[in-house]
Amino acid sequence: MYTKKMERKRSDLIADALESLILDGTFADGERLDEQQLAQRFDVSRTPLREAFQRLTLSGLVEQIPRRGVFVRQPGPVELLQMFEVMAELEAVCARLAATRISDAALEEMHATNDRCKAAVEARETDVYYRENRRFHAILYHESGNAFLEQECLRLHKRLHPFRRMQLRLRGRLRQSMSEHEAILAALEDGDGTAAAEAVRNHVAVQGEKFHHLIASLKSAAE
Amino acid sequence: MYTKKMERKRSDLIADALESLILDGTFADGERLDEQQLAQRFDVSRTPLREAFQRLTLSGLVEQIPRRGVFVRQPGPVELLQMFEVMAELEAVCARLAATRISDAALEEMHATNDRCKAAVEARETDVYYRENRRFHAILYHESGNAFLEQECLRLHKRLHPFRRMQLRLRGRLRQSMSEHEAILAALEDGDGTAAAEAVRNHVAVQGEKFHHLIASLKSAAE
DNA sequence: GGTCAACCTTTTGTATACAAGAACTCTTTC
DNA sequence: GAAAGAGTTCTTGTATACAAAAGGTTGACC
Repeated sequence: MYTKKMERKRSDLIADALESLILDGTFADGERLDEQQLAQRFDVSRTPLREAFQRLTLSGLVEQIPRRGVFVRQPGPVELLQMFEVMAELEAVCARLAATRISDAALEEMHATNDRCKAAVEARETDVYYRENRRFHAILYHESGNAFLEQECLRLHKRLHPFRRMQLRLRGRLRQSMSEHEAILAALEDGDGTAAAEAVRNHVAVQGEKFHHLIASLKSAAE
Repeated sequence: MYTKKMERKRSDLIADALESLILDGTFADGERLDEQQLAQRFDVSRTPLREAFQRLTLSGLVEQIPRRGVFVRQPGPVELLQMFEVMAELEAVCARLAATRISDAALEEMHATNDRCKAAVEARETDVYYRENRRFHAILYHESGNAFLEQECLRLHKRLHPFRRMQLRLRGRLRQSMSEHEAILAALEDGDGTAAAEAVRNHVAVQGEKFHHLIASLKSAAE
């Protein structure tokens, strides 16, 4: 794994910036990203911008229509639910594989991470919560022993992050989430792959459901 | 779904061409792709080439090291096995979901496709075999009812295609594969998600194993 | 003779210039 | 008055020119 810090090029930095802007909702769905305008805004030429666009296209955040331009493509409720479903299944696979492969050190680390996570929930430190929660899942991915699976999970997890954020609004969800983490840990400690997979699938899938409810309530409130 | 034929730009065509060259093994692992040289070869400037490189980078076929260049990144045996493992799990999920959702028309289509596939095997028409086999799996993905899952499966399937090809060398593998397809169909017809998932997982996982054996035999033969 | 440093070459990254296609408008015709 | 078509303008796609950094080479010094 390359942890070596290599100077990143401007186009990569721009891609990250645009990604944040899109995920933050600064750009609405279907909105066209103007090359010239953004070039001025970032004080670069169109070249690095176009490179950034390509990265975003491959990430699925924008759609590039030849000779027309690039348009932001915010996933709708249906697509999001489908993405959560896939995330749940991928993580379930990780859990099943990890149940027999996980090291004691990693288990210990997951416990510690979850403790920090719980503390963050009580203290209402959302940033810490996110970091530790992410770490909890990242360890699970890694302990699957399948580096490719790990990468795919990290990719999707990152993509879903902004939408997971919405759950914060739901009362009591975080505390429930913590107990689900503990169920996962228990299954992993037992080396029970089936139980671990089921626990993880449930943990992630419920996020999709909660999200669904949230959308529904927002919609009815708007009408 | 966009089936609209839109004129593709040169950089896309070049990306496809390079992809084929890499997957065909024309470029060895670790080899550097020379921008100027390839620009001359394709009779374009460096600009579309660099765009193509980006696409390949995101597909995982090449690695781009800043200020150094792009290098082809052929997956090693370990990584390939991991990719097959993920493919097996993703397809298993498709099967589980499809078992309850699949339409009669789609089931019929899968039967027909499998029949054409079998005929192609007997007639040793490998091109037809590939097309029909691909179609068989594509229908399965689609009938999962999860468009995002479908896309991810198609992506990985495409990426693994050149390596699946190696199985042709294994005597009797194709006929076995056909009977596995029939087991999958039977489970789908029963609406038994668990059985369908198991059948699919086995069908794909065995490809990884076969591949593993093949690699081992090639290695020992080389020594 | 070996090692380190400066220079030179090669290659990547970015800017700008140019070409071609799409959209918009204004005009003309039915 | 509406619709169709030609011309203009704006935007994307590609080529070229320029800048900066990495690697190799040569020369000098220890």
